[in-house]
Amino acid sequence: MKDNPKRDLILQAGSECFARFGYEKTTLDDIGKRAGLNKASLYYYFKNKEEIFVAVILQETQAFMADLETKAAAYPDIRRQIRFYLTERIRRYGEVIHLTRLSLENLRSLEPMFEVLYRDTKAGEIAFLTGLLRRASADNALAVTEPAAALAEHLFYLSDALKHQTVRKAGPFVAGELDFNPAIAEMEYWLKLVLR
Amino acid sequence: MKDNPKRDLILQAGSECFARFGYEKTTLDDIGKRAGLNKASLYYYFKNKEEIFVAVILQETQAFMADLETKAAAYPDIRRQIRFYLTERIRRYGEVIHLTRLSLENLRSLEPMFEVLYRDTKAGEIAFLTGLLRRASADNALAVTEPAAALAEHLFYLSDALKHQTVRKAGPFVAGELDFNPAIAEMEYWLKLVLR
DNA sequence: GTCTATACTTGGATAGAC
DNA sequence: GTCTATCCAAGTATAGAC
Repeated sequence: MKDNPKRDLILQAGSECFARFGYEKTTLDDIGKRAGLNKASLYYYFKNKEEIFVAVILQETQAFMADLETKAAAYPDIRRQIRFYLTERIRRYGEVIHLTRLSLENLRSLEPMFEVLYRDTKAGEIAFLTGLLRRASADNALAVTEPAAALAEHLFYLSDALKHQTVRKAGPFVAGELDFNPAIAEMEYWLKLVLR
Repeated sequence: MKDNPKRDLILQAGSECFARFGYEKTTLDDIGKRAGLNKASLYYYFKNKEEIFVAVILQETQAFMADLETKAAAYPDIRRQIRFYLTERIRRYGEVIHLTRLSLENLRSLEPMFEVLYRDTKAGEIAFLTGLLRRASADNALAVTEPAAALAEHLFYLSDALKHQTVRKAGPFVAGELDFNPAIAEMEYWLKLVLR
């Protein structure tokens, strides 16, 4: 966010460790050593381990979203752009969980902090999706008459709900093997009803 | 080794954990839970965490060697069989270190226990290599006049020395990124001098 | 054989010196 | 800002009940 090179160094170190060891297996010493700092110094920049993790995920999610918008825009068909965008963001959620090997227990305990991340990225996502829907509307590709902004909210809400439903339906076991394909299939089903 | 199903269960659990988390990041609780035992019970079957690790590596090395002998035998050319066998066992060593993410510090501390493993597998390896060299000699593929058994000892010794040299040359940093290709290239260079 | 209880070590986090 | 010292919880390892 701000121009803070030391903080960015910690985030970089954290990113590498979390991807390599997973959230639970990464120690503050791992991150500190990689960033060339005593582990106690990390607390000057972050409140705790969770906050480092969420900051890492936030940074990567923003990069992912920017990339996703570019990739979606590359499709010639506006319907495909919308479909791609809304399903890929579900897949991405699964990837983050898999990569950082979050247990469901841990995932649930981190949920409140993910809410912060969610608020920070939501506005940008809705804006992009609204733009896509406006274009779809101009191309007469929408099967519903709702304003683009309102429809964007609905689709975004749906995409998030399906995403979280996968976690909720899972038993109290490991989260590394969650299957997000049913959620993606559901997303595509509802999209077919909205797009002409 | 012996017919001990509970012990094998622990080794299986250990193998999965070490491959997934690496040696240092694996806890006895991880292994115990996976094997359906209290972590204290592991001490009935093994002296400590290191011994579990070495037993896992021993088991996998034996399986790897059996597989390697089969694969080497599949090559039509006896020179290629010998070359394949002697270079692949160096590559395998690198793979074990990479997979279990041993730090050099840890690797060096485990070295004494690896010596035990080494003695247990050495005789079988030398025997197999001696057989290959006898065939090479019969096919007039050897450029040296030494007896096959003696040459096998030399080549085996060389292969091991090159393998360890890679670790020794590395600085005091992580071992996950060790490059064994120079060692393999050296092995191939010396082999060319021995094989016609 | 497997467990509970416990000693000792390492990881997460805070307080305070510089 | 960064470090040392320190607290408490979790991990390694042992002792001993059953």
